[in-house]
Amino acid sequence: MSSHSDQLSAQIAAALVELVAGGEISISLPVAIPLERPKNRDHGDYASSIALQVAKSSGRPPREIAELLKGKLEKLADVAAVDIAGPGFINITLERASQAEVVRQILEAGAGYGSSKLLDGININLEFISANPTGPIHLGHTRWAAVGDALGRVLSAAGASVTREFYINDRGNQMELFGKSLRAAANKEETPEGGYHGGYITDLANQIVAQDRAILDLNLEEQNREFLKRGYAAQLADQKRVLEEFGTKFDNWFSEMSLHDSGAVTHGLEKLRSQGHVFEADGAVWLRTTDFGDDKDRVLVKSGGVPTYFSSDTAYYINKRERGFDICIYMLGSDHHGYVQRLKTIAACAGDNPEYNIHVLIGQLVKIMEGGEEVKLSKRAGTIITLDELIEKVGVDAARYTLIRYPVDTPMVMDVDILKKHTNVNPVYYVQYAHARISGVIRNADELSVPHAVSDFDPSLLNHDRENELLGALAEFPRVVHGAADLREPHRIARYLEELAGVYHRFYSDCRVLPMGDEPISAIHSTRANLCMATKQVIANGLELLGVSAPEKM
RNA sequence: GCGCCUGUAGCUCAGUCGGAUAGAGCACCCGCCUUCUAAGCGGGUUGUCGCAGGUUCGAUUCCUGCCAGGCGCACCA
Repeated sequence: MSSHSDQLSAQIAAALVELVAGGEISISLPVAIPLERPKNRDHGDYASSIALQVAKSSGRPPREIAELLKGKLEKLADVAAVDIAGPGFINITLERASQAEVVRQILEAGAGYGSSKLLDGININLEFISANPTGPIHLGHTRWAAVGDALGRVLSAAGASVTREFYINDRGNQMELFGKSLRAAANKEETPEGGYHGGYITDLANQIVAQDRAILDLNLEEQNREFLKRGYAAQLADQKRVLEEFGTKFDNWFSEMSLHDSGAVTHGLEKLRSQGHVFEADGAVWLRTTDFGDDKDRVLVKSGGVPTYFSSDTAYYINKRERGFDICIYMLGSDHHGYVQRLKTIAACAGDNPEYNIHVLIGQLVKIMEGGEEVKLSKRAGTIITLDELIEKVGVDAARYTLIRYPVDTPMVMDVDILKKHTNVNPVYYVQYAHARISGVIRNADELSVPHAVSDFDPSLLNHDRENELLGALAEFPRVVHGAADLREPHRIARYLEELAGVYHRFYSDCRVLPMGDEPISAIHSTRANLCMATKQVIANGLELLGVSAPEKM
């Protein structure tokens, strides 16, 4: 399926080629044809600045080039008018009937409308959250829980085969401390130095004891091990539960420990060694990351023989690639941004192309406001906001939507008081309301027996300005999904939906869809009902990409 | 000291590959429910796009420097 914009771009490109072939102009052909939907409706349905761009290489004024293109474009069947404005903008107005065909396309494609082949056949590993299994999923993870999941959906819509992976950091000092903290809590002892605080530790410790009192009879070392094992299992299960409730599902929960147990770490080390970037110094094993622009070389195996966390990461990356993933996407918090260069270096050291095979997204932190004040979060003091609490306060839809609608590289503030309000302050309701409103119209259409099969759709009847705006917005959806996938920016979907919802609400207030009173049912009612159904489909598709529900009633 | 991110209306923020008069929502004022959901629509008010240079037909967008804020720079994980 190709949208109007794709078609037009291709047609303009073809027109340029013809002009060059016909000797009318001499230019260097551009790589891409700029085409946008002008904000100002007087500038037509689509506008291109192509003439301005190629003017220089042709040595002729942009308006002259624009005139030549106009001559070609005007002859196209779908084009109603071509105007040249300002320094040489080409403003194109489409035939209404042709533009209205998008409704038929949408209704025929259904849930598939908006998908593309951009990433067809590409295997993507999408890793996000990757929390320690030592506590609940909290605010620090939620941005990725929402955005990561949405990005997965968007990439799939673009044709990629996506595996969502949660890397369980179940190895190392933090885990040991977790076990010791639980044991201490169960025995009413003081939390060990640097250990885990918070009510959930006490609760969890008591719960473990309640299930098996005998655990307290074990010796200290055995107790530490048992509390670690059972606490780990409980936390992991809890993380899975709450993420599922939040609508975020993982295809694979990958244990760091298993990476060591399976020999993948040793294997990764061998692979790097064979690539020639491993050396030994001061009794430790190093990766010469400075070969690829890192500021210093990194230790893989400490002088005591213990592998570092970095060695897990290198092994993990190599493991992902050997499992057949073409692109590995990592989503990290801004406090890990120093890691970006190192991850890229891993790819380079493994002989991959760091610009293609690895993609690291950095998410800035989320602050939370309640009662007009910032809620200070401290794991140490035990004041964390868990994902459970967030869901309870504002609901899954509002939380997900708000987290997704901002680009991840800007810090964001979530105001709980605003999110609790079911008003327009919270854009998720604006979008969902449009969907519910349309659902109501369709229900009424059925009740009034207004036919609304695709065959009842007559594009030539759509000539109201509001109808045109709506058609134009609907036609944009595939382009938006394409862009969101390409740039890894799911927030574009949310922004588009807000725009589309606005266009629909304006259409709704200006254009009556169903017959009033005893007005006879006619083709315009059926046609507008189709337009409504197409809009409903697109909003539903968009919300689905965000993992937000599309209610039939509100 | 080095590195990453950010700076756009009173507030929270969009702004695609450099395009036309820089946009939404909130807040404030005024209108619209005797017919499809008023969680809606219409109108009004709001700008040194952090600052200074550069690139060019054109810069909020690209480049350089500076200022301000956030976050990092381990044989921790």
